[in-house]
Amino acid sequence: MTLSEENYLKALYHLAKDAKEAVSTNAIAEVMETKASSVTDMIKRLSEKKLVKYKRYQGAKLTEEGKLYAVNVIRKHRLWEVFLVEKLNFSWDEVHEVAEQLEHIKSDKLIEELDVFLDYPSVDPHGDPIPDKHGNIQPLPKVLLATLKVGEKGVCVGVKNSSKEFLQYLDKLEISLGNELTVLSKEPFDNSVSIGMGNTKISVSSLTANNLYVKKV
Amino acid sequence: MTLSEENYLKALYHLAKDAKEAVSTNAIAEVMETKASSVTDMIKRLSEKKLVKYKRYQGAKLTEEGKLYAVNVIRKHRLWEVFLVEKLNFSWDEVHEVAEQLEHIKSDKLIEELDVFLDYPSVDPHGDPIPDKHGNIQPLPKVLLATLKVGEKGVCVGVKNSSKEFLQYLDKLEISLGNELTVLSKEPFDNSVSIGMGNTKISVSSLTANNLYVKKV
DNA sequence: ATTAAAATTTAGACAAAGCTAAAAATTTAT
DNA sequence: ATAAATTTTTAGCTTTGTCTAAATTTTAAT
Ligand SMILES: [Mn+2]
Ligand SMILES: [Mn+2]
Ligand SMILES: [Mn+2]
Ligand SMILES: [Mn+2]
Repeated sequence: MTLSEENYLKALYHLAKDAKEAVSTNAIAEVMETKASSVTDMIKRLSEKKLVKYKRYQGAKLTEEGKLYAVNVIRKHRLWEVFLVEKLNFSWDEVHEVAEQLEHIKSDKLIEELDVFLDYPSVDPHGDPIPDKHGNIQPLPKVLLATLKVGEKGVCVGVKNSSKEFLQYLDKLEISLGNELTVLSKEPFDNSVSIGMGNTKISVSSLTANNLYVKKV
Repeated sequence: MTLSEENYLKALYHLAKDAKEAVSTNAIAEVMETKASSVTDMIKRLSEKKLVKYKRYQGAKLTEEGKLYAVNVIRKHRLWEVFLVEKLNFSWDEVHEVAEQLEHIKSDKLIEELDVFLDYPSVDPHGDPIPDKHGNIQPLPKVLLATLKVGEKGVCVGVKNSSKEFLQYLDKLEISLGNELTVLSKEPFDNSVSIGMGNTKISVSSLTANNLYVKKV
């Protein structure tokens, strides 16, 4: 499997996660930052290899084999992200690009030993679960901050949007995973949320509250 | 720079190390396990990029810029080999293939932090020196076991041939880097060398003695 | 000094992965 | 039910890196 094929499988996986139906050519083209015609070519190749189910004009869908392959790449990506943060002093907004490269290194021993070395982490620096070596993913109970009612408490456990911009903004607000917060009030006008954290009190926009996962406590 | 270009630069560097003259197309083709015609194409591309000096039918030679690039890839290769052995329980005969992949990961921070994490190692698991970030290589004083005279002592510090077969053979003989040995006798008939190591005494072939580096003590 | 052999380069093809422009199918709007 | 708009596919071209076969240059042998 080539690097490019692996990236398409990953994209297919992430796009199909919620939607159960086949994924459209354009949707893939958008996340892959490429042209629809290129997507059609690649989907045909992956279909030849039985990793994707494809009917002309009807979109694409991972087969079980394709899904397993995709999950394995995601496992590598997330383990490397943990390594970069825990061992090499990377911050959570710096790891993604490097992990995008490292996830394509081919060596079973490498990834198993990395898992041992990191002491079997269950989530990556963005709170995303790390699939085990069989491709099983432990889903953690988490909800968006925006869904908490006034008075409820939660611990930050993940981000939905893990763009550099959002992560750096959270850093500026001193919001880190593990922090406990309380919803003090919600503003009906713009859906902003006022939260208490430690002994500070801040207000975050609706957009922010809809991209930060918490675990209710 | 592509992965393939980087591999050619590395090959050029290793081939030109001893020989000061230009490297022949066939010599490159051999180590790259490819055809001479492919080498000609690539050398032209690298020449366009000013990384290689090239005159038709006259072989190729790295420019200063090309040499620096090559040394940097070698630095990455060797640091990753140290990581694999020291942190991930790889043995010295398992690291090369994986390091061949890891050496192409592009991230300055990654390699600098890896160097810090490993505490600035000076040699890789095969005793080869690790260039510093400026491309300087500290040459260690080492000689082939075959050059020691009867009665002389040495510490194993490296291998000239680092093929899996040779490394595994050394493992079987329980010869590791750091071991001290004494030359007990040399057999004129086949140039084999009898050595004492700890409280054992073994005889190694001329070929072996010509591929094991020691530091005289 | 020719000729033969070996090394090197060129020409032409191919696969992967991308692109643009045009054609075809599907979806949406009237 | 047509027509218009959108989506998707096809056709043809490009680049990287490889190959084989043929041509060229260099080196070695008579
Ligand atoms: Mn990531
Ligand atoms: Mn992540
Ligand atoms: Mn190596
Ligand atoms: Mn090595």
